[in-house]
Amino acid sequence: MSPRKTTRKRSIRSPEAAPLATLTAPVEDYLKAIYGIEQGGDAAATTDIASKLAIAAASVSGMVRRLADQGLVSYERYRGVRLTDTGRRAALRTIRRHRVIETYLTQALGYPWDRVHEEAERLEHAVSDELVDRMASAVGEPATDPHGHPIPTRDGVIDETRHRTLSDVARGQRSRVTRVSDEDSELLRYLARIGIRPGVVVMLTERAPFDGPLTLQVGKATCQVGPALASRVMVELLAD
Amino acid sequence: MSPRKTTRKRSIRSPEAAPLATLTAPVEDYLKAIYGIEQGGDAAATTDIASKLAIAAASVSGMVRRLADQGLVSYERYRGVRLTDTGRRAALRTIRRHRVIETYLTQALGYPWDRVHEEAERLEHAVSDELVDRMASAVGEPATDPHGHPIPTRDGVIDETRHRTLSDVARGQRSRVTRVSDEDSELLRYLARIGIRPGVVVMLTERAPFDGPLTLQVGKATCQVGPALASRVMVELLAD
DNA sequence: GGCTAGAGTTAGGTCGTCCTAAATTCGAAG
DNA sequence: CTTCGAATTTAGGACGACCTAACTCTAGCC
Repeated sequence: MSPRKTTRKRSIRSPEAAPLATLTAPVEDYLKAIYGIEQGGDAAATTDIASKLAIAAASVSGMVRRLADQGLVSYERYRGVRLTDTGRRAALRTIRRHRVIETYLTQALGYPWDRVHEEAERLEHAVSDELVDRMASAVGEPATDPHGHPIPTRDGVIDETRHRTLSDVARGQRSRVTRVSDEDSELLRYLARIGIRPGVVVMLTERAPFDGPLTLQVGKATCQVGPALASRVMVELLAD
Repeated sequence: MSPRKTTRKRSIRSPEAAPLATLTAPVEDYLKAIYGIEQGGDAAATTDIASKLAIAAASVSGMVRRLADQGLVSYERYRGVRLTDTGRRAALRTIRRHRVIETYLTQALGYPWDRVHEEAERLEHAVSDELVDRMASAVGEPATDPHGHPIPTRDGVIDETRHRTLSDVARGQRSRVTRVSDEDSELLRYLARIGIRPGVVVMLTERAPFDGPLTLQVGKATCQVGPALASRVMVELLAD
């Protein structure tokens, strides 16, 4: 589970890329959640899915069975869930929608980055592929969303590079922010205030012991951030 | 039921304009349908709602009861349905969403006018008020959608002028197209081809008897259209 | 190797939205 | 004023997505 820095792209092209039936909003949400959890390497556990979706674990058991019936996941009882190729394709389509929408809203409609997630969360289930493509092309086929997350291509290719978080950075190390977690809008407002956003270079000057605050140099300013924040900021290390 | 030409605006402001609870997509669809049918003057009949929504009549009976429980419609058994003030407000909000979305898609994203209806039909249930307002302002607070239908304002005021259709126009009469029916995309493509769109002036030069075809002068071109098409094109008469 | 905490599943229930089939009501025409 | 067809409602069912409560499995520890 340690974040390695291996850039790998993943294609989802299956021999016959079936048109992918229309899925309900809850189904799309489950697939997204499972995709996210599986990125950790292991099969997605029932409780993890439940907590990510803020749903009772019992409900997940039931739904997972339905997902398996539809061929979107494979699972054995008590053993967790994995997306099938079809399931992964569907998940990536939804993720593409979400991220294209977020990008479009900020670039074309002046939405602040802390409020696009919520809106995209609803719209991702309603937009057509054509609309997503038009939005993407209107903002120049972006590779990442406003929070730095990679946008899958039309045919399901996504950059799955794992990134370090600020918590993993050593003292005295310079790094460039690549992504920030997008779900907590209060966090996003705070990050904006202290100048942390994708692309920005930060220098970690101090680390208090016992998981204490980190001292950062962001541009000309200095700030201290707690571990909860640091673990939600992804970076790539820079050579000095 | 004859189309009169009385321009009237209608405000939905009730003494206390309650925030209007979040409604499900089917509920919003029912309210829109009922609003449309009520424009004919009478209470909305079960079968009319059913056919407009392509749903069994029995299902409508059940849903109407639930709408009444929520205070969105009033009805007596066997007597049809009417929107309450709350219901009308909700209907107009959905209609505003739909029409703003249609306008935005054509103006900002280059959608052809025959494909926006479908897309708006899904998006209208997912967009926030903020997004609708941003879209409206991005395309200059339009008063009508691409098909000429009036867009309700934020606070539920809509131009409810009834218009004549082309079928009602007398021979030799000039008129200006105000609206065209937006649900049939094949019709819309055809109308575009023969140059009929809101704002265009047409001259009715000939009427075949027995509900036969009409001969129209559209710009420099002449064309013949059947009564099915004529009844879906709304116009205002012009003084010669 | 057996026990137990916590993860996971099953059982049984609710709600919203739809269905078909059967019964009822309305209104118009004889 | 009765009768008949169309409109409407009721009855009974299905399905998807959730819930709580109760049971079962797994894995790690003594």
